Amino acid sequence: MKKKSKQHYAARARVAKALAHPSRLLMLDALAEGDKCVCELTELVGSEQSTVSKHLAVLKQVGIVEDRKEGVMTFYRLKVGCLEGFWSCIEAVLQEHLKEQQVALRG
Amino acid sequence: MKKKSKQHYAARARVAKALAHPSRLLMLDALAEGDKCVCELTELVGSEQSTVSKHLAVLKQVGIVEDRKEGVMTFYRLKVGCLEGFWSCIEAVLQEHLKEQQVALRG
DNA sequence: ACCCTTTATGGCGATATTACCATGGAGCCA
DNA sequence: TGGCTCCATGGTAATATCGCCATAAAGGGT
Repeated sequence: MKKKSKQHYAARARVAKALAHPSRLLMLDALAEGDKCVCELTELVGSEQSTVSKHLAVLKQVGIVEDRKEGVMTFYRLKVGCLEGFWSCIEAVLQEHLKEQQVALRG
Repeated sequence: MKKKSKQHYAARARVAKALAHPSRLLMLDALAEGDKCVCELTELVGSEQSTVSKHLAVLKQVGIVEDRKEGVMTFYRLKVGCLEGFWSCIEAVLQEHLKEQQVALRG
């Protein structure tokens, strides 16, 4: 196990923080199926367009998505293909936690 | 691709948020090598003991770690084995972002 | 030129996060 | 009992996040 610098953990945390919002996770899941414009994502999320735009800026800033202008529209695209590993880890945590809570209820 | 509920994304986000702090990531990395008491983790992180204790409570609440009392000490233990997938995803994002920035500098 | 649509950004208030300090409980030992 | 260590919790101030509104820029059509 290599020792990592505090800065490395800070960098990791910045990425994790960008992922730590329900609307952003929802949009990432949608983007996994293909590129989407801001208007589509806005309808999907159900918040104000400005809010969605800011969420996308957060994802873009850490390099998870990239944008592409086409006329008046902006399309966003997933830039990393690793999110499946991320999901499965999160899901494993949720599963484990759920199991534990059920045991607690029975006990 | 299954459709997931907003609540599901909220649950995912809670887990991601628990992971989104440098000190917590550092501690998780240390815990991957074996159980550690709060005092060890406090020295590792370099913050106040109370701060570390609260970070551990955050990780415990979402089910990533569990604690075990031994006399006067409390040992924390990783409860999920999936963090490698999480790391590798984060690292992939960082790599991609770094590469892009280098291109921007050369351009 | 004018209007409509699509995005991005600034501002603001509400809420959440974070780190420190102080405190208190609990185990251990003399 | 008294003192020590280890740990958790409440309080508080600084900072960050979030969602909405208002606004502005820019493309496309008439």
